[in-house]
Amino acid sequence: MQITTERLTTSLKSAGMRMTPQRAAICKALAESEAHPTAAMIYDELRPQFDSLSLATVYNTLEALVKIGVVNALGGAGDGSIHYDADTEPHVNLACISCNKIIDIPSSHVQQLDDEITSTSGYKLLGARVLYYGLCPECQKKQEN
Amino acid sequence: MQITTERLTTSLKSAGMRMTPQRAAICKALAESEAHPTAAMIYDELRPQFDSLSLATVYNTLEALVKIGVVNALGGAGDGSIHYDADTEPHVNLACISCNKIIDIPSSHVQQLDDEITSTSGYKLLGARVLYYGLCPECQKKQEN
DNA sequence: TTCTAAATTTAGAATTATTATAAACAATAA
DNA sequence: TTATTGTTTATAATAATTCTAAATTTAGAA
Repeated sequence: MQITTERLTTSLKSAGMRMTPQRAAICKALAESEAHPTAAMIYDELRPQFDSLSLATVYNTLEALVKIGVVNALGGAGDGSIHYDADTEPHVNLACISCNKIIDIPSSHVQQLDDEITSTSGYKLLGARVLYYGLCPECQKKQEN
Repeated sequence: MQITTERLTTSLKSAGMRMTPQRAAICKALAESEAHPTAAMIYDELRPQFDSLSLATVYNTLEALVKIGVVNALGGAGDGSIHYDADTEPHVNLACISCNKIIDIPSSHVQQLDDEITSTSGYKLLGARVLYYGLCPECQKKQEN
């Protein structure tokens, strides 16, 4: 599914938050990224456009999006930092513990799993993550040398 | 599946590492815990027995177990810390973002998912985690007040 | 048992991601 | 305009984890 910037910005607005140039840019960067970026990655990407941007603003905006439920916070990619994912549909993340990239891979079973947990857990569910980790083909080759 | 202390200690030995009282105690604490403990939790549990135990030793031992592949490192439980799980069979973790407890729940689909990813990813897989997060029944009640 | 070399533990310092704080700034509404 | 509230910013504080170097322990040989 294609994630739109508008989905994120309208979510913030309907949660009673004002739209600012910084927040709009953070939503856009996140929605258009394939890289499951960290706060620092978004900050670095936007810094050229917003000379005075603060990391705190990036964290605050991401935290708000997570709280609303339109963004998932993904830990455990091998680096010590949180990656953000604007795709909240059930899907599988595949992380390389060497280069720390995270990609999505399609799965025909993950939706059934999601239905099962949703109906049986007894929790008020706020999000999920399915993460597999290992060495990507490129890093496997590098390691052989 | 029941996790045995021996599985962890023999793994360390066959990886060429020496067995020490500290390492044995860390393996035992992890194997016998239901709580998906953090390094700090293991440290606190063992401190009474090992007066001079260092957190660095706990981290080193856990890191070795993760590298060998007999323990999984689970991030993203809502606190900022890594939880460790000696059960490496595919299963679902359910985390409460309020009290930060992690429990296992049974699932009839997670094994199929695991087979699918293992055969299609192209990665050299080292571990996996399936995490759902939300509010446990107790914390839901507390939040209503 | 004693000796030796290598591995391990330890205490504390360093690092790093994230959160908190308070002052400056911007936007909204009366 | 003015008051009010929300937001951004720079910086300080916090906390989990890793690093470092010295002291200790281990396994095995003598």
